[in-house]
Amino acid sequence: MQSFNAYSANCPTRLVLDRIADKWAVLVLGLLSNGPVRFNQLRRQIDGVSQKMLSQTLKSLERDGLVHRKAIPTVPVTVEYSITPLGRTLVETVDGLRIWAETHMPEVQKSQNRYDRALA
Amino acid sequence: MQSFNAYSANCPTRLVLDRIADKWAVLVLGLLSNGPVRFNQLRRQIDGVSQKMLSQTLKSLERDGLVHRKAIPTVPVTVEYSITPLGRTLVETVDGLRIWAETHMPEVQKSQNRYDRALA
DNA sequence: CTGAATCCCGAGAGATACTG
DNA sequence: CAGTATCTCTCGGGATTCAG
Repeated sequence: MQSFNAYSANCPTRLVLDRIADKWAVLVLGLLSNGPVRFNQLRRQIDGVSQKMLSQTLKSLERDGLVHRKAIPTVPVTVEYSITPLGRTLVETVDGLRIWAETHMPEVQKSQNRYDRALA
Repeated sequence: MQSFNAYSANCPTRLVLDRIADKWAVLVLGLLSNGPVRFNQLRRQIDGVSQKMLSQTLKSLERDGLVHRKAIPTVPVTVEYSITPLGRTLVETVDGLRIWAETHMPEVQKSQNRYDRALA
């Protein structure tokens, strides 16, 4: 558990946490894990995302090697995004958190209710 | 993979992600997993945390049932924080991310370097 | 010692308009 | 269709001060 004993901007665990802390990034990876999708398709499927945020998110995911960008030279140009093998391993890992969430969230909410009632 | 197909503030996975997105929360849980610690001990061990953030973090962790708060009526009062069994299961889950990070971060960085060089 | 309350500030998100 | 550019503004974090 050494990684937790000190905060460091270079801590690899921290970097991954920051990555999946990004709401849009996780949603994009999840959608792409079902197959390639084009930009505006993603935009429509992810409710509430702005062009700017989607663009930023995709760019950084591509930079990290988690997503592949393929521009098809049609007129007008179409761009297809797909998940990489590396990205897929991350999705699988995040799935562990999903399991935890589904298993333990009821308990967390019970605790929250207890806590809130104790205040009132 | 249903949970990823739409953004919802009530998505349990999202709630957990938001929780561990909190830098201080993860560090606190990591430290407490080694045994109970008092407030100012935590403050000293976590470099760069402010009183405000530590206080907020501990309060919300207690609310979620991840951390237990025990006030000892000395003068002045001392407060001892410890991790709960529930909190321990979360730490173990986050450990999966640590493994991923240590395994795949070199690959991510290689991708980033490639990407950045391609621009220059 | 363990917090709560207040003020202050900058990073980051949204909206809008424009381009290849 | 797939972005970029700019502008604004909010919200969350830091510093400081006060309290039990």
